[in-house]
Amino acid sequence: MIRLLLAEDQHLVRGALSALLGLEADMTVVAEAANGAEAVTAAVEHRPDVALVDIEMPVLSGIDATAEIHRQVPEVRVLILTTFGRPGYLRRAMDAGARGFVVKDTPAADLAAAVRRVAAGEIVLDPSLAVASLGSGPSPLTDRERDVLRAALGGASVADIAAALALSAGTVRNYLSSAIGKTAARNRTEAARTAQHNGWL
Amino acid sequence: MIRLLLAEDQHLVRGALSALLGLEADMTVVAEAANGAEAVTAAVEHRPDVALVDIEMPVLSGIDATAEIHRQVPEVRVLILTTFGRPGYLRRAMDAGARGFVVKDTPAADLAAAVRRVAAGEIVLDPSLAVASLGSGPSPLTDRERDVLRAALGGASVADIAAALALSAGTVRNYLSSAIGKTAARNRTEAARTAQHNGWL
DNA sequence: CGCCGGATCTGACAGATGTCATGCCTGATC
DNA sequence: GATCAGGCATGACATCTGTCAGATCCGGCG
Repeated sequence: MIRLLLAEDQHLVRGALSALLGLEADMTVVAEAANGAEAVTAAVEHRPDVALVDIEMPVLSGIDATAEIHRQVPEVRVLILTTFGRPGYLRRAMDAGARGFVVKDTPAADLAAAVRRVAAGEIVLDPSLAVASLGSGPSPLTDRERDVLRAALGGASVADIAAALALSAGTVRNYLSSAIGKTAARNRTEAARTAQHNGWL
Repeated sequence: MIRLLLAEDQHLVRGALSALLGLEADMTVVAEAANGAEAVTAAVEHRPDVALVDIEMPVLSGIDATAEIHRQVPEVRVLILTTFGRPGYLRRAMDAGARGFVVKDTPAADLAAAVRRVAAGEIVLDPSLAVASLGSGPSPLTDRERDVLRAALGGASVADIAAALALSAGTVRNYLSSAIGKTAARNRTEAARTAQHNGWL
């Protein structure tokens, strides 16, 4: 019997996944979590065989939760389940100790198969994603460039970003400029979007 | 027996919802669709009692699909099921002929209840959303302002937008300026984001 | 030790952006 | 038939952005 932990912030989707996996004869959902922090607590408490973790979650992101679970209860195998196949996400998820990465667009029948393989100790990767990940490579951005881009995502001005990061306005513009160059964009907005699309933020 | 049509682009979520609702004794999923166009076809062909339609779908959006279903087979009751509780979405969904609006963050048990109520002829609205919808009111943007904001979302420059909409650069800047004013934003990026957040695009 | 990349800063400059005043044309409303 | 809102446009202005050339510090590496 494979004991499962479900971590997904949308109630309905979580309940539906629970119903879906509950139909499998060899699986049982032992705990559910609505955010990353709850996921860590539940993993420690219930020690499931496999933790199904969404990346987009409040309080603590799925990646941070994965890292924490991997640190505290390494025998719990984390299978990342997410909406977006951003190449950067895959890489960071695996770095955080995930044992598998499945996008929500895969057929429902494949999920149970992925869970079984992870439970058996295999590494499960969406093949198309693995290719994309190798193709686009790791993030070319430095930490600071990431910071300014993240701030620019919401439409902040140079002055806003400078204040938020305690930098001079000129420095912020320099980082933005180099980030724009590295992402082959034509302005900060485009740069922020492509960086996010690649999972570099 | 309530006959259901499920329209949701993410395979896994669709399969999971199907499993969840399949557990209800008085419901049966008679068709599934992965985009808006398929949803319309399936609604015409299978004439379900209730169509569960996601808003974010490729090819044809859930709102457009709802309008089309309402036009072609008005006896099919559409229940919108979506990730985002954007006030503008609710309004446009209801204008398109939807009979209910449920966000994916509601408890799983409530979904079946909502389906039953819609099937019985009731209108089902998330109360918190209805309040938000009345609070933020309808879109203050004119059609053209919407157009330029939509184009600005991706980080396009004034020249790009002007070319795309066959307008002069000055006109585009005027629309952007008035849109920025109406959304109480400080630049085009912020304006585009708040407009999208309110479901005005 | 010397070199290099990353973080930080300044100053200067061209081009993009946001605002405003002003005008014209059209369709709806009173 | 006058008024008004919306679509469309121009020109001028101040400010913001993006780029470039330098400059200083620091930590790692050969």
